[in-house]
Amino acid sequence: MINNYELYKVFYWAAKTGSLTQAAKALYLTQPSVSHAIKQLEESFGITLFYRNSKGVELTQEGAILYSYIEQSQILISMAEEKMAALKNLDSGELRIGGSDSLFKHYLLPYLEDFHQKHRGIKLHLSHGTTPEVITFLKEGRIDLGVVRMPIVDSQLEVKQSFQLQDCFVAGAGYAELKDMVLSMDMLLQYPIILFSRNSRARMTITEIFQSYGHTIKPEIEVGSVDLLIEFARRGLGISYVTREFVSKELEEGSLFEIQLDVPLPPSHVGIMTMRNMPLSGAARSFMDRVR
Amino acid sequence: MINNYELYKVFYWAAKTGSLTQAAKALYLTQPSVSHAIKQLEESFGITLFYRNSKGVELTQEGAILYSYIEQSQILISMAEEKMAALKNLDSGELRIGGSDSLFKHYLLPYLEDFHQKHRGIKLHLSHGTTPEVITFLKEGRIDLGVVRMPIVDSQLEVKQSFQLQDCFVAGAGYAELKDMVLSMDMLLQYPIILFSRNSRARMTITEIFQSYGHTIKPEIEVGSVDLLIEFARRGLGISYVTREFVSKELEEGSLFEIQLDVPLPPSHVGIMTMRNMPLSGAARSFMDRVR
DNA sequence: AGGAGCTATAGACCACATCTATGATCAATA
DNA sequence: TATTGATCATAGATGTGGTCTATAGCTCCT
Repeated sequence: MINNYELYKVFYWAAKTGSLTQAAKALYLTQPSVSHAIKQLEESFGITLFYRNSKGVELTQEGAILYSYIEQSQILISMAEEKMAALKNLDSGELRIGGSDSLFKHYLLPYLEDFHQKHRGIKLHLSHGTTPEVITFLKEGRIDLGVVRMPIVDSQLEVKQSFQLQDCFVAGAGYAELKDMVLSMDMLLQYPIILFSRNSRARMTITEIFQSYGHTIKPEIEVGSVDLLIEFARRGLGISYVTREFVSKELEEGSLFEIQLDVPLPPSHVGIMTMRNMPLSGAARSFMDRVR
Repeated sequence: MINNYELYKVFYWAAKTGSLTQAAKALYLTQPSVSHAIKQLEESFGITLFYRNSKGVELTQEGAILYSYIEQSQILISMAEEKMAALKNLDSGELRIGGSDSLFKHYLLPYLEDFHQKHRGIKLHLSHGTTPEVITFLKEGRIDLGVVRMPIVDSQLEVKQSFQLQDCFVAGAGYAELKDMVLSMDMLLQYPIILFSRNSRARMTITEIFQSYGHTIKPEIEVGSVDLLIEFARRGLGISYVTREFVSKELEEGSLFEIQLDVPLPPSHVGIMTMRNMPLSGAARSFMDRVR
């Protein structure tokens, strides 16, 4: 019918202000343009929409009916534009992140707090899972970005290297005799080892490292969370393999100390994954910039 | 923000069909035009609205939010256009007519029935009142047209002359002796006269006519409706001054007969009034054409 | 009578919406 | 693995129509 919705905007303002001149001002147009626009509408409907008089214009019966629809329509568009501006400003929206519990707690938490503080209107959705689960979330579009340990090899994903983490062996007061020693792998394996039970990247990595030196690392205890890994070590149940950055508090206060090995343990990196060639939401982009 | 609402129409179809190509077909555009339109929206919002892939496009989170508003907006516009088409076709709308009871009943009724039959969707509003009341209704915009006796002199009104009516004196069986006589005014005034009580144009006219011949007509009985005027005459209570066309049934069946006077009574006309220089609704225009 | 509003009309102009043609990418074929 | 047939993106040309200026016509108010 009408192939130029701009005409409705003009109609809306003309009806709202009761004046073509006022409508023109509101729309940054000239009065003849508005007059012409209204005429086009009237001609294509075959219906007179306004009574014209020397004080301005007034809706006819039929014009009033049209207005009742168009008004709602225009209000929705205004709301849409406001919403888009809010999304752009990060005053609104949502940010969905996937990752492991420990990374959320020990690494992402300050960024999340900071981001939430800056952008109160943005809802945070955190999904925790193992690395493969997080990748699935990402591919299913259930999260905007995933935070996991590198390396990730998946052509569909784009991974940005972020923080460097250093895994290490730590023990508590019960093993104080090891504090100033430099241990070999052989020696270390004499002690009870506590490892993370789930198929985590850290677990796979340490197993491979020991294997490359001809050793097999077999844990005495397997636990299901990083917190337990720390707690068990503190209580002297064995030597835990943890990420140094996650136990910085305990190392400082002395409730744990790091075991020095005679071979280097390679550092690992935290990567932030996104879908390759998929546009990021404003919130996700902003968050990534912040974490870097 | 967006200064071309056409873009929203394009966005709506692109989102709805999930394909720029399909949207282009729906809008009778080419695919590059649609692509360009979406890009404009995205650039002016600074927000990516669609994921593009080889099967088509898919809304992003933010695009989906925009769509929730725009969809409603577009639906309202479609409804508006349908409504306008219905008003134009006279499948919908309303027709508000003002007039006197007697004109509605004895004169307009068949037209109203016919119009209602043809245009079932149009609501009829009938307001009855005296001629000055009807004029007021018209000026207040409460009716679309008024049907009253001519002449009307009012520069704001446009009056189209319609049917001609002839007022006359009628009597019932009780005055059978007058049936084949031609009476003078003097003679007529010997009999009890029944006139309409309200300040109707007919009452004023007949008073003036008698005055112009040097007589004064004073009713024995005054009644408040044309129906009573007829009924009182039938029952022999006197001679009623009525519009001939309103008693055609009684004249035919013989329950009333017309008194012949030796002076002519001037005919009167029914006029259809509208506001001068005010556009008429489609329904009103159509009705007027029908009545002519 | 004059002025200050308002809307309507006429005619000119140039931005921009749309087009055609082509490229790039992907997926499902042969 | 090459091919075909989809998709969307890009570039450049084109001409329509939205917008402008200027002016007229009208009504109301001083």
